[in-house]
Amino acid sequence: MNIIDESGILAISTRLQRLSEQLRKDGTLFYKSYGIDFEPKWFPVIYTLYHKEVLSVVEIANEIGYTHPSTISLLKELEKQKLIRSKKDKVDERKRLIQLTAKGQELIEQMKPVWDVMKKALSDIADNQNNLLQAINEAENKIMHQSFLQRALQIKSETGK
Amino acid sequence: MNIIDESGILAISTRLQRLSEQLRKDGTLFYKSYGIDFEPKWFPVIYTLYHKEVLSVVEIANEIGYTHPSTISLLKELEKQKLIRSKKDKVDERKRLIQLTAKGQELIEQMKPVWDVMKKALSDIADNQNNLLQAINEAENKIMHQSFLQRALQIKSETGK
DNA sequence: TTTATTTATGTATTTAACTACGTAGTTTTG
DNA sequence: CAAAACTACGTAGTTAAATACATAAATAAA
Repeated sequence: MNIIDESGILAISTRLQRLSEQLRKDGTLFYKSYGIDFEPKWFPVIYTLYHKEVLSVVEIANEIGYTHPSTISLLKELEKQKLIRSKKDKVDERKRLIQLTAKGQELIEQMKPVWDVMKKALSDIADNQNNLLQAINEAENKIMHQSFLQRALQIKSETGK
Repeated sequence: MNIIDESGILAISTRLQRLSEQLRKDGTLFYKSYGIDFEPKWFPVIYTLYHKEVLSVVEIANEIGYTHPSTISLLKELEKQKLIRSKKDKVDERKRLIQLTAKGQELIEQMKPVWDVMKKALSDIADNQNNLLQAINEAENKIMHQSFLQRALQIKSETGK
C-alpha cells in the first residue's frame, strides 16, 4: 500500500521517533497536571542517581546508555534546575562526581506515583499482540549477532543477485 | 534490570533511532557493494516518483509522510544528484512539479534487485516473535484512538493517584 | 472587485541525538 | 622515571527530523 511495506529501512525510524516525541510531550503535560515541572528526558539521569547516589559523568552515561556528550548536556540542564550538583573527585582530579540535591530527592518522592501511572499508560499502548519493547529487543539481538550489512551481503552471494 | 524497564518513555525512541541509523549506514554500504552511490533516506521520494511520475512538493511530502520542509531538503539533495528535476506548473504558478530524470530512472532499474535483497535482510531482522513493524502499527493505532496523556489522566482519576 | 482565506513553497530556527577532536590527568611500560 | 597509552571530560560541529514564520498565488466571499 505505501512505501513502508516496500522498504521499511527508514520508515521504522521516523515513525518511532514521532511516536516517542508524542509520548514526551504528553509526559511533560502529565507531570504538569500534578504541578510538576519535569521533562521526561531527564528521567534516566535522575532515576540512576536515585539508585546509585554518586557517579561520575561517564558512569552516568554508561548507566543510561547515552554518549558522554549527550549526558553532559542533560547534566547541565539538571544543574540549572538545581536537581543535581557536582564536585571534583579528590582521588582522581579528572572526575566530576554528580549527586542529587535535596530538591532533587524531594521531587523524586513527588514523582513516584506519577511514574506508576505513566508506566500503566505506556504498557496500555505498547503491550500488544506484538510487544513493542520485545520487538525492539529481538531486533537488536539479531543485529548484534549479525549486522544488516552482513545479512544482506550473504543473501546477495547466496542468490547471486 | 535497567532504566528501560522502569520508564520506557524515552528508551524506546533512542534505541530505535540508533537501530535505524545502523540500518542506514549499512544500507549505504550495501548500495556501494553494487557500485551504487545512493542514500537510503532518498528512497521514499525516488520510489514515489517512480510510481507517480509527476508530483508537487506537498504531494510528495504527503506520500512519504514527512513535513514539507523535510521533503524540500531531500529534493534539494536529489536535484544536486541530478536524479530529479522540476518545473513550474503552468496552471498553478505556485506549484513546482517534480519528476525523475533519465539518470534517476536508470538508477532505479539498477537498484531494484538491491531492494529485493535488502527487503529480505530486513525481514530477517524485524520479523520475530514480536514483529517490529506490527508492534509499531499497533502502538500507533492505540495512540490514534486515545493518546498517552488521555490514558494517563484516566488512570489517574480512576485510581485517585 | 476588493478583501479575506486557503494553499504551495521556502527559509530560519530548534531539538535530541551523534561523531570527531582537544586537553588534561592517570596508568602502564621500556 | 620518562614516554606512551589510556581515560575523563568538554567543546564544536553534524544530522535528520520538526515547528514557526513569511510570501506569493489562487480561490471564495462580501
